[in-house]
Amino acid sequence: METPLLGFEPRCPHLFITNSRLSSSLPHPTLSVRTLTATTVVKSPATVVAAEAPRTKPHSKSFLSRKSAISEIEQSPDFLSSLQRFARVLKVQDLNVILRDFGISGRWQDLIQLFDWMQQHGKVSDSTYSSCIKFVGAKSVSKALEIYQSIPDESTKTNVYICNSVLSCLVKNGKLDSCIKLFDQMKRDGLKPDVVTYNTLLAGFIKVKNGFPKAMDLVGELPHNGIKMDGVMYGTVLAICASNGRCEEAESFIQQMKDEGHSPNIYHYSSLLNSYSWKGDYKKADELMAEMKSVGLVPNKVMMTTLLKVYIKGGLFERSRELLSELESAGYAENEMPYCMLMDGLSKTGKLEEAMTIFDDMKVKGVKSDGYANSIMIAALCRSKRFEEAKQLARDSETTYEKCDLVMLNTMLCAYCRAGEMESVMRMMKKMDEQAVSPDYNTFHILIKYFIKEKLHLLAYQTLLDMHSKGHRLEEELCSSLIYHLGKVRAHSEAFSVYNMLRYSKRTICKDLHEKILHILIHGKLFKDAYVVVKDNAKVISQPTLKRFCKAFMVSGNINLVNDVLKVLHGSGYKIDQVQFEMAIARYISQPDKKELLLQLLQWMPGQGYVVDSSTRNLILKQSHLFGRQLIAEILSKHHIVSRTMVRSRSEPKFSRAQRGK
DNA sequence: TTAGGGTTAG
Repeated sequence: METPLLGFEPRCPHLFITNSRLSSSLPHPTLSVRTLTATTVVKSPATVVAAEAPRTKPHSKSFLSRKSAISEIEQSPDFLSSLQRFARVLKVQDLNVILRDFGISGRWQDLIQLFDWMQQHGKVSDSTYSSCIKFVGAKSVSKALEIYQSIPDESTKTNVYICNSVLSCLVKNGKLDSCIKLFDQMKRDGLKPDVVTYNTLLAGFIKVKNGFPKAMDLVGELPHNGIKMDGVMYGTVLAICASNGRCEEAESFIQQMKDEGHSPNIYHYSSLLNSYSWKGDYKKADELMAEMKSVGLVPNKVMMTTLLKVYIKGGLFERSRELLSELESAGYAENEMPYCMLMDGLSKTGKLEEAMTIFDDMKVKGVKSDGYANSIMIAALCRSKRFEEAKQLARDSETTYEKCDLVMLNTMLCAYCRAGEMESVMRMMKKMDEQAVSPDYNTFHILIKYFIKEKLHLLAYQTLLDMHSKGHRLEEELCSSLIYHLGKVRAHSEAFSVYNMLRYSKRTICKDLHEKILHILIHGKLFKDAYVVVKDNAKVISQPTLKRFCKAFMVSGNINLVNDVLKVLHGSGYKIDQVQFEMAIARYISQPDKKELLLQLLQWMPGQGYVVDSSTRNLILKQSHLFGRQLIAEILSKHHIVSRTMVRSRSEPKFSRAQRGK
């Protein structure tokens, strides 16, 4: 509740005094500053001054009674009954004031109740919706959307304030895609987006990976809508540049804003500086600091810390240490962040010992830590394969810090896995569960690798299924390793399921993997699945493996698919040999009810340049009474003709080569 | 008469 007051006071202290004076003149004895702030802060200063400066214009009776009704309702333990009493006095805007007060003070249930009441009594305005959606959206996006969808009037649904409120709540909840979709729909329905709308959407791209091009598309739309960028939007756009490492674009936006008469503030400069940190461009960073000082801006703690980041990324460790000392003397290093950055930078460039010195130093100085420093050192020790020390530090962290975030938990988990501490691994998993921290891609990855190492292959498989069902991308190397191990323990269909998950996650996969799974499937006698793999990937599978598949299928595969398999193999450029035809034909002969299939095969062969050899031919002739003598004779004679032309064509080139030789 | 942004660490 302090926030609005603090934000309010320094700007217009006189107003605050006026308010205090006003409070004594109000009828309600328990009226507090809290309520006053909440109610007056939403008015434009002009309104407040005009309405509340007693000397220039006394308040009307109705104004005062509405004021007191508002504060009474806000403070009533049973606000609905107070609301009933004042129902006739209060205007929609008064109810909106109460609604916002509930929102600011986190009275969510009351807010919903009030909103329902307002709807029932037909006392809603556009601002009711925009405020309500804003506050409700902070807690539940779906409820906010529900409110938006329930708006009966179509033109209200495209009110720019209401739309901005809805869009903002989607962005703040990380639902950028649905936000953009809804935005397009709103435009089709008649929304005229303004600078706030675009800025709301742009803000969604700040922390999004690869959000830069999409953000630039939006910026490109601005001129078509007659919208000019303002200082706020430049701030957003610069933050997007910075978080995507686009320093050139950031420079050009800074230039553009200067050309348009805006003066960059410390935030604009900070983003530009941050964009230099990607490549560690300390030269430009130094120039920037100089420019900033020349226009009278004083670098703050964040800016200095960002500069430190640039130096570290640029590998200037001596200067980094100096800057860290400066931060210390300026009182900007009272928490662990700058130390963390330096330790991380050092350890990632192989300077583990120097990182440890900083770490010890930090402890000696009594720098406040939330566990980040430990986490960084655990990761650093793991990188250097010093697992015992990593494990020990993880233990220390567990006892020292009660709260852990996902990254810390992952780091500790990793240390325990690498050190082979099963009990601790399980404890970490339980901890995650208890703290309701949902595992991310890294968690799954660490666990699966560990389970494989411990030969808990089926557990690894289950974990991978879990990972997949949670929508995480699957990494090929990990899957490939799991497939290999599942194959080894004869979990053939599990191996195939991993292969399929990888394959259907729409990525091109290494061709060796098709071959690998094919061997496993053949080994597991899963011929139908093997056939599917061959059908889709025959061109990238080696000839010996195809041969192995073909032989195995001819012997034990589903007889109804034998011809299909041969056709697919042939279609891929694989040359089927006599032995394989003989196997297929022998199988058909042993199963005379499949005579149609045999006839189809025999009829297909000559057209592709295949003929039966003499032993197979004899085999067929011996049993030809089963298949129709006449038909068999006709087909075999066709094979004979083809075989003669084949012999001729094989000998001809030899002959001509010999002739050319002469 | 209501909606928007911004800088730092693993």
